Amino acid sequence: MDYLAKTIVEFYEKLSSWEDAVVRDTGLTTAQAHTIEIIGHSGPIRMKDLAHRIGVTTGTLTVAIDKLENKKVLERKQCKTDRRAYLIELTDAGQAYFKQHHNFHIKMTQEIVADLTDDEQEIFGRILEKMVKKI
Amino acid sequence: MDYLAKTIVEFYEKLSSWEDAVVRDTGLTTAQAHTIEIIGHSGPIRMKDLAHRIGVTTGTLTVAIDKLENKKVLERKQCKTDRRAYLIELTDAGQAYFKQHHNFHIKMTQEIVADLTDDEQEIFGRILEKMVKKI
DNA sequence: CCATATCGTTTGAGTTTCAAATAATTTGTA
DNA sequence: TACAAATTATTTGAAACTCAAACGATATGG
Repeated sequence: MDYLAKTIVEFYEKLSSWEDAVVRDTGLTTAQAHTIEIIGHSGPIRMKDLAHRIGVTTGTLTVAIDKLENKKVLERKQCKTDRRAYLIELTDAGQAYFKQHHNFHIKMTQEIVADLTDDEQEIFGRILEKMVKKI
Repeated sequence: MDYLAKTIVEFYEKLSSWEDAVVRDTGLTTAQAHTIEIIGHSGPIRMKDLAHRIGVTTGTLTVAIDKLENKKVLERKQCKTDRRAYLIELTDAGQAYFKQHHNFHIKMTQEIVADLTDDEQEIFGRILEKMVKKI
């Protein structure tokens, strides 16, 4: 178990630094990339919900969204059913960034499993899925 | 490949939030816990090397180490072969924190693989190891 | 209609970060 | 040896990020 734990931690850290290196090249911070990824997956989302998903206060998010809006990767749209609230949406540029980042994940996955046999890939995927559901 | 990529990302995110939640309860930030973990694994290490491992400048690290030294989890010791340099070492309290965190990783691993058969665990470990080496 | 709750922003203080300047020491070279 | 250049860590000043609390605008429920 000790060795397996060590391997999992190593796996995690390597993914982490890989991701960091790639994101840094795009001119966004990892936090900003993460924000775009969440919106990309969720679709239009309120400040409050987004803040909760990211794990920051709404005050913090206001500033963060200001910056991303300046960078033209997302925009605030008035929520039609609640005039206090905004829906945060990705712009075309934001969508493009999201897709590019998604492609990176695909490519990363390909590289990671390149040395595995088809059987191993299948088994690995199945086990990982089982574990993710468990967590 | 698409689905496997998604599963890997999910796995990563779940580990990440699990780790965050646990670390937050200890009164240290995730960055501080990460610093302790690196030193715990590396043993006494120079500011410059530690900064490189963490991915910050030495100026940033100076401040960070000041705080951790105040918290008595590590200390600066003069390097005997180079009087410009320090070796950063964990104190007993720092070692205890490191061990506690290591135990968390073990426990986390146990929970993660609990639903797998012995065979699956073995296969998973072997595949993961292969991948880590590849990355 | 009005008290209360909710949504997002602003504010003020503290933290974190970096690049650049600095002091101490080591290294390389003549 | 002597001394210029490089290296190690710290300090400094500015910018970015964070939170809790206060705030204005709007919604909700009696």
